[in-house]
Amino acid sequence: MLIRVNTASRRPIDGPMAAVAGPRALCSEFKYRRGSEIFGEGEHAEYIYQISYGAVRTYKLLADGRRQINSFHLPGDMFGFENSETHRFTAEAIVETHVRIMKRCNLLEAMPSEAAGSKKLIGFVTENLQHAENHMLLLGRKTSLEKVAAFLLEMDGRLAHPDVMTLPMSRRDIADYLGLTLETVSRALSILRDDKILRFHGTTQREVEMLDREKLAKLDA
Amino acid sequence: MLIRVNTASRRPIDGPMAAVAGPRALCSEFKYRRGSEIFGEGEHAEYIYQISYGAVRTYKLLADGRRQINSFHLPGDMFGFENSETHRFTAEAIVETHVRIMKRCNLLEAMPSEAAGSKKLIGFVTENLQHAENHMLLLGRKTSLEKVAAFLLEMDGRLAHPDVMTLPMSRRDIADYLGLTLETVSRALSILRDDKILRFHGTTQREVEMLDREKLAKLDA
DNA sequence: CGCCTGATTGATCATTCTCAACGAGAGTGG
DNA sequence: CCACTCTCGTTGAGAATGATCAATCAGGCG
Repeated sequence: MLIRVNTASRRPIDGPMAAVAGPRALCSEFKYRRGSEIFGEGEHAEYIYQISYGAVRTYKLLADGRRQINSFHLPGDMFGFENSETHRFTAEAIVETHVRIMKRCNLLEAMPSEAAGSKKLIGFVTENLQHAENHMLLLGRKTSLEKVAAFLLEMDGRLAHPDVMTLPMSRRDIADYLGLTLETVSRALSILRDDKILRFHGTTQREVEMLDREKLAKLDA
Repeated sequence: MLIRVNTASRRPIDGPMAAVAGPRALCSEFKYRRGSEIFGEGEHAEYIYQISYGAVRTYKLLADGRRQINSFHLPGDMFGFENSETHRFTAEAIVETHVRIMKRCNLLEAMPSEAAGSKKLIGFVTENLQHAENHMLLLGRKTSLEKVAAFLLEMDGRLAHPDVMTLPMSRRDIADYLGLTLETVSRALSILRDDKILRFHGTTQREVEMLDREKLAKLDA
Protein backbone atom coordinates (compact mmCIF):
# COMPACT_ATOMS: atom_id res chain seq x y z
CA MET A 1 0.00 0.00 0.00
CA LEU A 2 1.47 3.34 -1.04
CA ILE A 3 1.52 6.24 1.35
CA ARG A 4 0.09 9.55 0.28
CA VAL A 5 0.81 12.40 2.63
CA ASN A 6 -0.24 15.99 2.08
CA THR A 7 0.78 18.92 4.19
CA ALA A 8 -2.43 20.83 4.62
CA SER A 9 -1.58 23.69 6.94
CA ARG A 10 0.80 25.02 9.58
CA ARG A 11 -0.66 26.91 12.48
CA PRO A 12 -0.63 27.31 16.26
CA ILE A 13 -2.03 24.32 18.07
CA ASP A 14 -4.75 24.29 20.64
CA GLY A 15 -6.48 21.70 22.83
CA PRO A 16 -4.64 19.00 24.77
CA MET A 17 -1.64 19.09 22.48
CA ALA A 18 -0.96 22.66 23.49
CA ALA A 19 -1.00 21.71 27.15
CA VAL A 20 1.80 19.25 26.56
CA ALA A 21 3.88 21.27 24.18
CA GLY A 22 3.40 24.79 25.46
CA PRO A 23 1.67 27.66 23.69
CA ARG A 24 4.50 28.46 21.29
CA ALA A 25 4.62 25.09 19.54
CA LEU A 26 3.44 24.75 15.95
CA CYS A 27 1.98 21.80 14.17
CA SER A 28 1.10 20.69 10.66
CA GLU A 29 -1.93 18.90 9.35
CA PHE A 30 -1.40 15.78 7.30
CA LYS A 31 -3.70 13.36 5.53
CA TYR A 32 -3.22 9.61 5.29
CA ARG A 33 -5.25 7.47 2.99
CA ARG A 34 -7.01 4.29 4.00
CA GLY A 35 -4.53 1.56 4.91
CA SER A 36 -1.41 3.70 4.74
CA GLU A 37 1.28 3.53 7.40
CA ILE A 38 1.79 6.56 9.63
CA PHE A 39 4.87 5.15 11.28
CA GLY A 40 6.42 1.71 11.58
CA GLU A 41 7.64 -0.34 14.52
CA GLY A 42 11.31 0.35 15.07
CA GLU A 43 11.30 3.63 13.16
CA HIS A 44 12.78 6.75 14.67
CA ALA A 45 10.10 8.58 16.63
CA GLU A 46 10.00 12.10 15.24
CA TYR A 47 6.46 13.29 15.79
CA ILE A 48 3.45 13.03 17.99
CA TYR A 49 0.01 12.91 16.44
CA GLN A 50 -3.54 13.98 17.12
CA ILE A 51 -6.40 12.76 14.97
CA SER A 52 -8.76 15.40 13.67
CA TYR A 53 -10.67 13.08 11.34
CA GLY A 54 -10.64 9.33 10.70
CA ALA A 55 -9.30 6.39 12.72
CA VAL A 56 -5.95 4.74 13.39
CA ARG A 57 -4.87 1.28 14.52
CA THR A 58 -1.59 0.62 16.33
CA TYR A 59 -0.24 -2.91 16.35
CA LYS A 60 2.66 -5.28 16.78
CA LEU A 61 3.47 -8.23 14.54
CA LEU A 62 5.07 -11.60 15.16
CA ALA A 63 7.58 -12.89 12.63
CA ASP A 64 4.98 -15.08 10.91
CA GLY A 65 2.46 -12.28 10.51
CA ARG A 66 0.23 -12.78 13.52
CA ARG A 67 -0.96 -9.33 14.53
CA GLN A 68 -2.04 -7.84 17.84
CA ILE A 69 -3.73 -4.45 17.68
CA ASN A 70 -2.99 -2.49 20.88
CA SER A 71 -5.56 0.19 20.42
CA PHE A 72 -7.80 2.09 18.08
CA HIS A 73 -7.51 5.87 17.98
CA LEU A 74 -10.44 8.10 17.11
CA PRO A 75 -10.79 11.85 16.46
CA GLY A 76 -9.36 13.83 19.36
CA ASP A 77 -7.04 11.02 20.45
CA MET A 78 -3.30 11.52 20.58
CA PHE A 79 -0.75 8.82 19.90
CA GLY A 80 2.90 8.32 19.01
CA PHE A 81 4.38 9.26 22.37
CA GLU A 82 7.58 7.38 22.89
CA ASN A 83 9.98 7.69 25.71
CA SER A 84 12.66 5.94 23.70
CA GLU A 85 14.00 7.04 20.36
CA THR A 86 12.05 4.52 18.31
CA HIS A 87 8.40 3.56 17.92
CA ARG A 88 7.44 0.36 19.66
CA PHE A 89 4.58 -0.43 17.24
CA THR A 90 3.18 0.41 13.85
CA ALA A 91 0.41 2.96 13.28
CA GLU A 92 -1.85 2.78 10.23
CA ALA A 93 -4.81 4.80 9.03
CA ILE A 94 -7.88 2.56 9.04
CA VAL A 95 -9.80 4.97 6.83
CA GLU A 96 -8.93 8.31 5.26
CA THR A 97 -7.47 10.10 8.25
CA HIS A 98 -6.40 13.66 9.04
CA VAL A 99 -3.86 14.17 11.79
CA ARG A 100 -2.10 17.10 13.37
CA ILE A 101 1.58 16.45 13.72
CA MET A 102 4.05 18.06 16.07
CA LYS A 103 7.77 17.52 16.12
CA ARG A 104 8.90 15.44 19.03
CA CYS A 105 11.90 17.67 19.74
CA ASN A 106 9.58 20.61 20.36
CA LEU A 107 7.88 18.50 22.94
CA LEU A 108 11.10 17.57 24.66
CA GLU A 109 12.37 21.14 24.69
CA ALA A 110 9.15 22.54 26.02
CA MET A 111 8.82 19.95 28.73
CA PRO A 112 11.40 20.60 31.44
CA SER A 113 10.41 24.24 31.73
CA GLU A 114 6.75 23.44 31.97
CA ALA A 115 5.64 21.43 35.00
CA ALA A 116 2.02 21.35 33.89
CA GLY A 117 2.98 19.92 30.49
CA SER A 118 5.09 17.30 32.17
CA LYS A 119 2.16 16.24 34.31
CA LYS A 120 -0.08 16.13 31.27
CA LEU A 121 2.43 13.90 29.53
CA ILE A 122 2.50 11.52 32.50
CA GLY A 123 -1.27 11.58 32.34
CA PHE A 124 -1.31 10.51 28.70
CA VAL A 125 1.13 7.67 29.24
CA THR A 126 -0.81 6.54 32.32
CA GLU A 127 -4.04 6.57 30.33
CA ASN A 128 -2.45 4.27 27.77
CA LEU A 129 -1.13 2.04 30.52
CA GLN A 130 -4.56 1.83 32.11
CA HIS A 131 -6.11 0.81 28.82
CA ALA A 132 -3.41 -1.79 28.34
CA GLU A 133 -4.01 -3.25 31.81
CA ASN A 134 -7.72 -3.62 31.12
CA HIS A 135 -6.98 -5.10 27.73
CA MET A 136 -4.63 -7.70 29.20
CA LEU A 137 -7.49 -8.86 31.42
CA LEU A 138 -9.71 -9.09 28.35
CA LEU A 139 -7.14 -10.94 26.23
CA GLY A 140 -6.10 -13.35 28.92
CA ARG A 141 -9.33 -14.19 30.65
CA LYS A 142 -12.48 -13.32 28.70
CA THR A 143 -14.45 -15.56 26.35
CA SER A 144 -15.07 -14.61 22.74
CA LEU A 145 -18.58 -13.32 23.44
CA GLU A 146 -17.36 -11.30 26.42
CA LYS A 147 -14.57 -9.85 24.30
CA VAL A 148 -16.90 -8.73 21.53
CA ALA A 149 -19.39 -7.30 24.06
CA ALA A 150 -16.57 -5.38 25.76
CA PHE A 151 -15.37 -4.08 22.41
CA LEU A 152 -18.82 -2.80 21.46
CA LEU A 153 -19.26 -1.13 24.83
CA GLU A 154 -15.84 0.49 24.54
CA MET A 155 -16.58 1.87 21.09
CA ASP A 156 -20.07 2.94 22.11
CA GLY A 157 -18.61 4.92 25.00
CA ARG A 158 -15.86 6.50 22.96
CA LEU A 159 -18.24 7.49 20.20
CA ALA A 160 -20.48 9.10 22.87
CA HIS A 161 -23.35 6.60 22.55
CA PRO A 162 -24.67 7.56 19.12
CA ASP A 163 -27.95 6.10 17.90
CA VAL A 164 -26.10 4.26 15.18
CA MET A 165 -22.35 3.89 15.49
CA THR A 166 -20.26 3.51 12.39
CA LEU A 167 -17.31 1.27 13.09
CA PRO A 168 -14.35 2.31 10.96
CA MET A 169 -12.56 -1.05 11.34
CA SER A 170 -13.06 -4.40 9.61
CA ARG A 171 -13.92 -7.69 11.29
CA ARG A 172 -10.28 -8.66 10.94
CA ASP A 173 -9.19 -5.53 12.78
CA ILE A 174 -11.65 -6.27 15.58
CA ALA A 175 -10.40 -9.86 15.72
CA ASP A 176 -6.75 -8.77 15.93
CA TYR A 177 -7.69 -6.35 18.69
CA LEU A 178 -9.51 -9.04 20.70
CA GLY A 179 -7.15 -11.95 20.08
CA LEU A 180 -9.70 -13.87 17.99
CA THR A 181 -10.26 -14.81 14.36
CA LEU A 182 -12.54 -12.76 12.15
CA GLU A 183 -14.97 -15.69 11.88
CA THR A 184 -15.37 -15.87 15.65
CA VAL A 185 -16.03 -12.11 15.78
CA SER A 186 -18.61 -12.45 13.03
CA ARG A 187 -20.33 -15.32 14.83
CA ALA A 188 -20.43 -13.40 18.12
CA LEU A 189 -21.96 -10.40 16.39
CA SER A 190 -24.55 -12.67 14.77
CA ILE A 191 -25.46 -14.05 18.21
CA LEU A 192 -25.92 -10.51 19.53
CA ARG A 193 -28.03 -9.65 16.49
CA ASP A 194 -30.19 -12.78 16.94
CA ASP A 195 -30.60 -11.89 20.63
CA LYS A 196 -31.88 -8.44 19.60
CA ILE A 197 -29.03 -6.75 21.45
CA LEU A 198 -27.93 -4.92 18.32
CA ARG A 199 -29.02 -4.35 14.76
CA PHE A 200 -27.08 -3.63 11.58
CA HIS A 201 -27.92 -0.73 9.33
CA GLY A 202 -26.91 -0.06 5.76
CA THR A 203 -25.16 -2.56 3.56
CA THR A 204 -21.67 -2.85 5.01
CA GLN A 205 -22.53 -4.36 8.43
CA ARG A 206 -20.39 -1.68 10.05
CA GLU A 207 -23.26 0.52 11.14
CA VAL A 208 -24.41 -0.81 14.46
CA GLU A 209 -27.42 0.25 16.46
CA MET A 210 -27.28 -0.71 20.12
CA LEU A 211 -30.70 -2.00 21.11
CA ASP A 212 -29.94 -3.19 24.65
CA ARG A 213 -26.82 -1.81 26.30
CA GLU A 214 -27.79 -3.29 29.64
CA LYS A 215 -27.97 -6.82 28.31
CA LEU A 216 -24.68 -6.25 26.50
CA ALA A 217 -23.05 -5.08 29.73
CA LYS A 218 -24.19 -8.27 31.43
CA LEU A 219 -22.53 -10.33 28.69
CA ASP A 220 -19.24 -8.59 29.41
CA ALA A 221 -17.75 -10.22 32.50
CA MET B 1 -4.90 -14.90 54.69
CA LEU B 2 -3.84 -12.54 57.48
CA ILE B 3 -1.45 -9.71 56.83
CA ARG B 4 1.59 -9.31 59.01
CA VAL B 5 3.43 -6.08 58.53
CA ASN B 6 6.45 -5.00 60.52
CA THR B 7 8.09 -1.64 60.32
CA ALA B 8 11.75 -2.50 60.19
CA SER B 9 13.51 0.83 59.80
CA ARG B 10 13.17 4.44 58.72
CA ARG B 11 16.06 5.95 56.87
CA PRO B 12 17.09 8.05 53.86
CA ILE B 13 16.46 6.27 50.56
CA ASP B 14 18.93 5.69 47.80
CA GLY B 15 18.88 4.15 44.33
CA PRO B 16 16.20 4.78 41.74
CA MET B 17 13.60 5.76 44.33
CA ALA B 18 15.73 8.71 45.33
CA ALA B 19 15.89 9.93 41.75
CA VAL B 20 12.12 10.12 41.63
CA ALA B 21 11.46 11.46 45.08
CA GLY B 22 14.40 13.74 45.62
CA PRO B 23 17.23 13.31 48.15
CA ARG B 24 15.26 14.52 51.16
CA ALA B 25 12.55 11.87 51.05
CA LEU B 26 12.43 9.16 53.68
CA CYS B 27 11.15 5.65 53.46
CA SER B 28 10.30 2.74 55.72
CA GLU B 29 11.01 -0.94 55.35
CA PHE B 30 8.11 -3.34 55.68
CA LYS B 31 7.76 -7.08 55.52
CA TYR B 32 4.86 -8.99 54.02
CA ARG B 33 4.38 -12.66 54.51
CA ARG B 34 3.72 -15.13 51.75
CA GLY B 35 0.32 -14.56 50.15
CA SER B 36 -0.52 -11.35 51.98
CA GLU B 37 -1.98 -8.37 50.19
CA ILE B 38 0.14 -5.23 49.89
CA PHE B 39 -2.66 -3.14 48.44
CA GLY B 40 -6.00 -3.90 46.83
CA GLU B 41 -7.64 -2.81 43.59
CA GLY B 42 -9.68 0.31 44.22
CA GLU B 43 -7.87 1.22 47.44
CA HIS B 44 -6.53 4.69 47.97
CA ALA B 45 -2.97 4.88 46.64
CA GLU B 46 -0.85 6.11 49.51
CA TYR B 47 2.58 4.67 48.90
CA ILE B 48 5.02 3.59 46.27
CA TYR B 49 7.07 0.46 46.81
CA GLN B 50 10.46 -0.99 46.02
CA ILE B 51 11.25 -4.62 46.65
CA SER B 52 14.45 -5.37 48.52
CA TYR B 53 13.77 -9.08 48.98
CA GLY B 54 11.10 -11.48 47.70
CA ALA B 55 8.57 -11.23 44.86
CA VAL B 56 5.22 -9.60 44.18
CA ARG B 57 2.36 -10.26 41.77
CA THR B 58 -0.04 -7.56 40.61
CA TYR B 59 -3.37 -8.62 39.16
CA LYS B 60 -6.94 -7.82 38.25
CA LEU B 61 -9.96 -10.03 38.89
CA LEU B 62 -13.23 -10.54 37.06
CA ALA B 63 -16.41 -10.81 39.11
CA ASP B 64 -16.38 -14.62 38.97
CA GLY B 65 -12.78 -14.92 40.14
CA ARG B 66 -10.90 -15.23 36.87
CA ARG B 67 -7.53 -13.60 37.45
CA GLN B 68 -5.08 -11.87 35.13
CA ILE B 69 -1.63 -11.18 36.54
CA ASN B 70 -0.18 -8.04 34.94
CA SER B 71 3.34 -8.46 36.11
CA PHE B 72 5.74 -10.03 38.53
CA HIS B 73 8.04 -7.78 40.50
CA LEU B 74 11.44 -8.91 41.73
CA PRO B 75 14.07 -7.35 44.02
CA GLY B 76 14.97 -3.87 42.82
CA ASP B 77 11.65 -3.36 41.02
CA MET B 78 9.35 -0.53 41.94
CA PHE B 79 5.57 -0.65 41.74
CA GLY B 80 2.45 1.06 43.00
CA PHE B 81 2.75 4.23 40.91
CA GLU B 82 -0.69 5.55 40.22
CA ASN B 83 -1.61 8.71 38.47
CA SER B 84 -5.10 8.54 39.87
CA GLU B 85 -6.03 8.44 43.53
CA THR B 86 -6.73 4.70 43.65
CA HIS B 87 -4.86 1.54 42.76
CA ARG B 88 -5.97 -0.07 39.52
CA PHE B 89 -4.98 -3.58 40.60
CA THR B 90 -4.09 -5.70 43.60
CA ALA B 91 -0.54 -6.40 44.75
CA GLU B 92 0.34 -9.49 46.78
CA ALA B 93 3.54 -10.92 48.17
CA ILE B 94 4.25 -14.23 46.43
CA VAL B 95 6.77 -15.25 49.05
CA GLU B 96 8.06 -13.55 52.20
CA THR B 97 8.84 -10.11 50.84
CA HIS B 98 10.62 -7.02 52.12
CA VAL B 99 9.72 -3.69 50.57
CA ARG B 100 10.74 -0.10 51.02
CA ILE B 101 7.76 2.18 51.18
CA MET B 102 7.55 5.88 50.49
CA LYS B 103 4.54 8.09 50.98
CA ARG B 104 2.97 9.09 47.72
CA CYS B 105 2.45 12.70 48.84
CA ASN B 106 6.23 13.10 49.25
CA LEU B 107 6.59 12.02 45.67
CA LEU B 108 4.02 14.49 44.41
CA GLU B 109 5.49 17.34 46.41
CA ALA B 110 9.00 16.62 45.28
CA MET B 111 8.05 16.28 41.65
CA PRO B 112 7.14 19.69 40.23
CA SER B 113 10.33 21.22 41.52
CA GLU B 114 12.47 18.47 40.10
CA ALA B 115 12.48 18.09 36.33
CA ALA B 116 14.81 15.10 36.48
CA GLY B 117 12.48 13.27 38.86
CA SER B 118 9.57 13.98 36.58
CA LYS B 119 11.41 12.48 33.65
CA LYS B 120 12.32 9.44 35.71
CA LEU B 121 8.68 9.02 36.63
CA ILE B 122 7.65 9.17 32.96
CA GLY B 123 10.34 6.60 32.36
CA PHE B 124 8.90 4.19 34.92
CA VAL B 125 5.38 4.50 33.59
CA THR B 126 6.66 4.06 30.03
CA GLU B 127 8.57 0.96 31.07
CA ASN B 128 5.36 -0.54 32.46
CA LEU B 129 3.49 0.43 29.30
CA GLN B 130 6.14 -1.21 27.15
CA HIS B 131 5.88 -4.42 29.13
CA ALA B 132 2.09 -4.31 28.83
CA GLU B 133 2.30 -3.86 25.04
CA ASN B 134 4.54 -6.87 24.69
CA HIS B 135 2.32 -8.85 27.01
CA MET B 136 -0.80 -8.04 24.98
CA LEU B 137 0.93 -9.53 21.95
CA LEU B 138 1.71 -12.63 23.99
CA LEU B 139 -1.79 -12.97 25.43
CA GLY B 140 -3.61 -12.34 22.18
CA ARG B 141 -1.49 -14.15 19.64
CA LYS B 142 0.94 -16.69 21.07
CA THR B 143 0.37 -20.41 21.58
CA SER B 144 0.71 -22.03 24.99
CA LEU B 145 4.21 -23.31 24.26
CA GLU B 146 5.31 -19.91 22.96
CA LYS B 147 3.86 -18.25 26.04
CA VAL B 148 5.70 -20.53 28.44
CA ALA B 149 8.93 -20.16 26.48
CA ALA B 150 8.57 -16.38 26.55
CA PHE B 151 7.90 -16.47 30.27
CA LEU B 152 11.01 -18.52 30.97
CA LEU B 153 13.14 -16.24 28.83
CA GLU B 154 11.74 -13.17 30.58
CA MET B 155 12.48 -14.58 34.02
CA ASP B 156 15.90 -15.79 32.93
CA GLY B 157 16.77 -12.30 31.75
CA ARG B 158 15.43 -10.56 34.84
CA LEU B 159 17.25 -12.96 37.15
CA ALA B 160 20.47 -12.25 35.22
CA HIS B 161 20.77 -15.73 33.65
CA PRO B 162 21.65 -17.75 36.75
CA ASP B 163 22.75 -21.36 36.38
CA VAL B 164 19.65 -22.49 38.19
CA MET B 165 16.80 -20.03 38.55
CA THR B 166 14.40 -20.37 41.43
CA LEU B 167 10.93 -19.29 40.39
CA PRO B 168 9.07 -17.77 43.32
CA MET B 169 5.63 -18.27 41.74
CA SER B 170 3.41 -21.33 41.47
CA ARG B 171 2.13 -22.94 38.27
CA ARG B 172 -1.18 -21.22 38.87
CA ASP B 173 0.51 -17.83 39.04
CA ILE B 174 2.35 -18.53 35.81
CA ALA B 175 -0.92 -19.63 34.21
CA ASP B 176 -2.74 -16.49 35.31
CA TYR B 177 0.12 -14.42 33.95
CA LEU B 178 0.03 -16.16 30.56
CA GLY B 179 -3.73 -16.51 30.16
CA LEU B 180 -3.61 -20.32 30.47
CA THR B 181 -4.60 -22.98 32.98
CA LEU B 182 -2.06 -24.43 35.37
CA GLU B 183 -2.35 -27.82 33.67
CA THR B 184 -1.42 -26.36 30.31
CA VAL B 185 1.60 -24.64 31.87
CA SER B 186 2.65 -27.90 33.49
CA ARG B 187 2.32 -29.76 30.20
CA ALA B 188 4.35 -27.15 28.34
CA LEU B 189 7.10 -27.35 30.96
CA SER B 190 7.10 -31.14 30.65
CA ILE B 191 7.51 -30.85 26.89
CA LEU B 192 10.49 -28.53 27.40
CA ARG B 193 11.95 -30.94 29.94
CA ASP B 194 11.48 -33.91 27.58
CA ASP B 195 13.13 -31.89 24.79
CA LYS B 196 16.14 -31.31 27.08
CA ILE B 197 15.64 -27.55 26.92
CA LEU B 198 15.43 -27.32 30.68
CA ARG B 199 15.86 -29.46 33.75
CA PHE B 200 14.30 -29.31 37.20
CA HIS B 201 16.40 -29.37 40.34
CA GLY B 202 15.41 -30.08 43.89
CA THR B 203 12.03 -31.38 44.91
CA THR B 204 9.65 -28.50 44.28
CA GLN B 205 9.93 -28.23 40.47
CA ARG B 206 10.55 -24.51 40.85
CA GLU B 207 14.28 -24.66 40.40
CA VAL B 208 14.89 -24.55 36.69
CA GLU B 209 18.16 -24.99 34.87
CA MET B 210 18.17 -23.65 31.33
CA LEU B 211 19.94 -26.17 29.15
CA ASP B 212 19.33 -24.62 25.74
CA ARG B 213 18.38 -20.96 25.68
CA GLU B 214 18.76 -20.81 21.91
CA LYS B 215 16.25 -23.57 21.31
CA LEU B 216 13.92 -21.93 23.79
CA ALA B 217 14.20 -18.61 21.97
CA LYS B 218 13.24 -20.35 18.75
CA LEU B 219 10.10 -21.73 20.41
CA ASP B 220 9.08 -18.20 21.34
CA ALA B 221 7.57 -16.60 18.23
C1' DC C 1 -19.38 -8.02 -16.83
C1' DG C 2 -15.45 -9.80 -14.14
C1' DC C 3 -12.84 -9.29 -10.22
C1' DC C 4 -11.88 -7.86 -5.85
C1' DT C 5 -12.78 -7.17 -0.85
C1' DG C 6 -15.50 -7.92 3.17
C1' DA C 7 -18.78 -10.49 5.70
C1' DT C 8 -21.56 -14.54 6.98
C1' DT C 9 -22.28 -19.27 7.74
C1' DG C 10 -21.31 -24.28 7.82
C1' DA C 11 -18.40 -28.39 8.70
C1' DT C 12 -14.60 -30.15 10.69
C1' DC C 13 -10.33 -29.89 13.35
C1' DA C 14 -7.34 -29.07 17.21
C1' DT C 15 -5.67 -26.58 20.92
C1' DT C 16 -6.72 -25.74 25.31
C1' DC C 17 -9.86 -26.44 29.21
C1' DT C 18 -12.16 -29.31 32.52
C1' DC C 19 -12.45 -33.02 35.49
C1' DA C 20 -10.11 -36.49 37.76
C1' DA C 21 -6.58 -39.39 39.75
C1' DC C 22 -2.26 -39.69 41.68
C1' DG C 23 2.20 -38.71 44.02
C1' DA C 24 5.62 -36.00 46.63
C1' DG C 25 6.68 -32.84 50.44
C1' DA C 26 5.67 -29.99 54.34
C1' DG C 27 3.44 -29.26 58.50
C1' DT C 28 0.68 -30.88 62.51
C1' DG C 29 -0.68 -33.47 66.28
C1' DG C 30 -0.91 -37.79 68.50
C1' DC D 1 7.98 -41.66 64.74
C1' DC D 2 3.79 -42.14 62.29
C1' DA D 3 -0.60 -41.08 60.39
C1' DC D 4 -3.22 -37.27 58.59
C1' DT D 5 -3.96 -33.41 55.89
C1' DC D 6 -2.88 -29.78 52.88
C1' DT D 7 -0.65 -27.73 49.02
C1' DC D 8 1.59 -28.20 44.82
C1' DG D 9 2.61 -30.41 40.64
C1' DT D 10 2.02 -34.00 36.97
C1' DT D 11 -0.53 -36.72 33.90
C1' DG D 12 -4.59 -38.73 31.51
C1' DA D 13 -9.26 -38.77 29.29
C1' DG D 14 -12.79 -36.40 27.44
C1' DA D 15 -15.23 -32.04 26.43
C1' DA D 16 -15.54 -27.60 24.41
C1' DT D 17 -14.24 -23.32 22.80
C1' DG D 18 -12.37 -21.21 19.16
C1' DA D 19 -9.55 -22.06 14.80
C1' DT D 20 -9.29 -23.63 10.17
C1' DC D 21 -11.02 -24.61 5.74
C1' DA D 22 -14.50 -23.80 2.53
C1' DA D 23 -18.67 -22.08 0.23
C1' DT D 24 -21.58 -18.34 -0.63
C1' DC D 25 -23.21 -13.70 -1.12
C1' DA D 26 -23.23 -8.70 -1.62
C1' DG D 27 -21.24 -4.44 -2.96
C1' DG D 28 -17.71 -1.55 -5.25
C1' DC D 29 -15.12 -0.57 -9.15
C1' DG D 30 -12.37 -1.05 -13.23
